[in-house]
Amino acid sequence: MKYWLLKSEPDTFSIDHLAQCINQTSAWDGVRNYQARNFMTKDMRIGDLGFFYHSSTKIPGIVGLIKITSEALVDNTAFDHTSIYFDPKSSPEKPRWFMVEVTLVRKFKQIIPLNKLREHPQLQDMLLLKRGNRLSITTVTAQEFDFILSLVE
DNA sequence: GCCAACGTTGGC
DNA sequence: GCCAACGTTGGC
Repeated sequence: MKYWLLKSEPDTFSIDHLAQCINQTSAWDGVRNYQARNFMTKDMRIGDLGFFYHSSTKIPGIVGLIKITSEALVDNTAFDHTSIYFDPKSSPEKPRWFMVEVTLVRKFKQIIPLNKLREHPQLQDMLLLKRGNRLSITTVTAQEFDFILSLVE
């Protein structure tokens, strides 16, 4: 079992949006980065757990826990001319982009802000905290995962 | 809104 | 295959 951190801009898709979805489950679509895609197609497994992270907002941070509940699926938003995720280089015959489905496990009572995460030496090597990190999906070690959960009330 | 850091594109 | 130019991310 692997652990993940998935970023989303809450104005676009927040943990509250996920909570309102049927079965609290949604496709994690719109990923347009090869490294993040490869994580989904090669390394993610059904049952893996991940943190839901809010980025590009007043207080960025981890807001809850989600579970991967599908294998990698073709991201059909790439074929949709009206979608902001449209990519003419992806086609149903030769899809370039994929997604997984995620299910809400729990929303934390309080956000764990990015600046709080940075205070813990236990997390000093966390990929999220590395300078210049922009990847929307990153791996989290078991140690980091357990430690972060221990911060949750 | 600024800007550092990084990814992608395309000319050569 | 190199690399400059450009676009995007995302914290501040």
